[in-house]
Amino acid sequence: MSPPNTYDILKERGFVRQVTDEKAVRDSFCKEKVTAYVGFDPTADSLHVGNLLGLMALAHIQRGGHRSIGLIGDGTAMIGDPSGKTEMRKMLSAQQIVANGDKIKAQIGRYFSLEGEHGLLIRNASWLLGLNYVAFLRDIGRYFSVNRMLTAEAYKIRMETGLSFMEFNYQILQAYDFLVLYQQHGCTLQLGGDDQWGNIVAGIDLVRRVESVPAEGVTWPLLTTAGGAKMGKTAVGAVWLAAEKTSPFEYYQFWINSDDQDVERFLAYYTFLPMTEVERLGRLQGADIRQAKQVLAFEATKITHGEEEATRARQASEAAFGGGGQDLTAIPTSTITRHRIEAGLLLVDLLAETGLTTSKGNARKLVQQGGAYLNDEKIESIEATLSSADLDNDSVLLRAGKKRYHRLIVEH
RNA sequence: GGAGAGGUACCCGAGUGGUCAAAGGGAACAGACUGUAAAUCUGUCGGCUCAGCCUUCGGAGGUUCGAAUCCUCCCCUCUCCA
Repeated sequence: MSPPNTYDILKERGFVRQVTDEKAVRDSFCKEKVTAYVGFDPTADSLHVGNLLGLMALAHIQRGGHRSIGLIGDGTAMIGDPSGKTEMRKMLSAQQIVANGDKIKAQIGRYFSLEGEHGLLIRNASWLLGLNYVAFLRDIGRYFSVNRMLTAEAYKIRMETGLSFMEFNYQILQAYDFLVLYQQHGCTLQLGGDDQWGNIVAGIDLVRRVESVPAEGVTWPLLTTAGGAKMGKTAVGAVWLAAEKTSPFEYYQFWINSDDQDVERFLAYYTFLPMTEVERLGRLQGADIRQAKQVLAFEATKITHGEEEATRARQASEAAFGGGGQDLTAIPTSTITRHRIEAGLLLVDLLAETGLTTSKGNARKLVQQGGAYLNDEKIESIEATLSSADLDNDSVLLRAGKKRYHRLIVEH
């Protein structure tokens, strides 16, 4: 029996929402080495959970023996926000975009190999920034029909709220990316979120018109959690893939706190476990679903942060929530001087300082509502201070609500 | 460029001189119940040195004992016309 078709793997795991020509895509994965790409916008100095689907899709494609291209959209991002920015700010943000691109580049390499012939990382600034406007209009612009673009679903919404000429051109630039990737690397497949459908199709049309070859596109569904929230948003903000921005422990906690209804989907999307195992875990009922969540959290953390960090995060999680194990070292930690403790330090101040609450006022409210804990003892008063007697092995454990922990270690 | 409608807290959205730190909804946070889930109920939801004070209703001035509310100028968004 031949190895499973890469397209079927993607489809089975839920990555396919729309596809231009299903048979053509499946056949090409059978017959040849396919080159596929996904774009990533360098709008922050780290990718986040919302970008994971693209990374996982590329990883599956590479595992199937094909070639994956991660495209950093530093050229498209360079156009930036047009609203009344000065020259200098534009220059600054250009530097920022480059810096972001550098950081993101390192992250992408964790999900699929960028070594050798099966993985590439490319930045579109390399061809977009040097474009000559008139030449571009003559060579590429002539293939686009404004009439047709205006009827696109993606623009319909924007026709009501306003669409600048710059934004209108975005699709053309992205289509051009696809053409360049075809010409330089033989790329014939683009994947993206379902909101990218219009842009992907525009690229396919351009490749066909210029090069007379068929290209294909696949979109994955736009994910929300069962609660309807945008994927990867928490109280603290986005869940980042960079350990400096979201620690492996917090990352692990994000996944283990998934809604029951999301667990099976997430296992398919965000782990490499075989589907038989995903389905088995998805069948668990009631409190047993926690086992599935532990697997999800561990596997997802392993992919992003490595097995060692995933193990530490799991141990810390079990120590904090399950009562078992004592290894709390993966919990977010900061240090404090003995001198400050001896001088009398209000716990409310500490809660705010460690980031467990956003302000002292919130810390006070938290204590008044009975949601603040010191070493798992409820903090009863907003006047309470930290004393040396609270130290256990030179450390104390602060907790806000049921789930958020912070460890303080005395500095010598 | 002309005419009109608007800009209110994380989002939506009430509020036309004092009773407004500003209704209501959503989101979020805490508590109860649970399974580190959901649903439900209760509370909180600008900041602070918190029974008090400070800073908010696009921006800057002004009128008034008192302004999110009235006046002037400016900025921005949308709709229609050119």
